Amino acid sequence: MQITLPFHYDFDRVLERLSLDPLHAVSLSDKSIRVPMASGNVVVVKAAGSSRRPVFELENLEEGQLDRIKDIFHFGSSLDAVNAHFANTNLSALFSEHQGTPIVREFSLYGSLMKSIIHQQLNLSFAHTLTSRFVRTFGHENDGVWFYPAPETIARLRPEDLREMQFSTRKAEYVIGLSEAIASGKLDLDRMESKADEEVAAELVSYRGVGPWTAQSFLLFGLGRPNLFPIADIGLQNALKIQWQLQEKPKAEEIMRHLPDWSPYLSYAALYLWRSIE
DNA sequence: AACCAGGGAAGAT
DNA sequence: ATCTTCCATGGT
Repeated sequence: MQITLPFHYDFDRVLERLSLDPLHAVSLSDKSIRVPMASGNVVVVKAAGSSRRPVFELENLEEGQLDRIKDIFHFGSSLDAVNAHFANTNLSALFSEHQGTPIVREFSLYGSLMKSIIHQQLNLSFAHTLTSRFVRTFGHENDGVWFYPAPETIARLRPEDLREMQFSTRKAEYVIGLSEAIASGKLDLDRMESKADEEVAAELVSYRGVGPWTAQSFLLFGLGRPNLFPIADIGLQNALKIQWQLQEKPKAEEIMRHLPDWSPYLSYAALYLWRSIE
């Protein structure tokens, strides 16, 4: 089927960012991406218009999956309110630069959580290598795209199995421990969809390996929430150092002074700052 | 070679 | 409660 958006939408920027993750099946020449769906099929989202007149061709869409696709890609509403909000802030230039770039949700909540843990304290290059190795070893490929493994699969592993692919012992324990909690039903990620940010964060942080940064990343990219700014993130600190032309990375208190100005769209500030150094 | 990286747990005040 | 140290690994 085909859908047309009645507002500006920069799919080129979306694909550019998604293509940074080697697990994503992006075709820049084709302006398309293959999306692994929870039910096992793969939906192809392909740009058929322009950023000014966005039209998308959705292939292999199954019954009831349109809402999920619209949710993932933020096809449901424009970013006019976001842009208007930042027009009078110290990030106005940044927002002008990235106009029409939405937050695109991770395709799997479990994948989002695993990816955040694997990415902790690692440079992006190695983090992507490690995540890719994790999925290609324990997940499965279908219709040209990789699916994250089932939590049950990872719950059965021993830390040594992950150490072989250069996980640290701790990271292996975190990943397996959370997968156990999810597989047993104790931790239900789907149920997070209807909970408030603070409630989600409080529950996730109670698990070993999940701190504020990981909980915020899950809320931002996994659930697509609009008002998170992971203050501990080195990338954001470096981006702000450049943005503000500082000699050193700004300290947490310095950054926090600006958060009220950027709220309730902190996630967009974070996204565009990340984009500014990628 | 030394320092850094899309942090977090454990230990020490 | 808050501050400091240690963890493990590849990148630059």
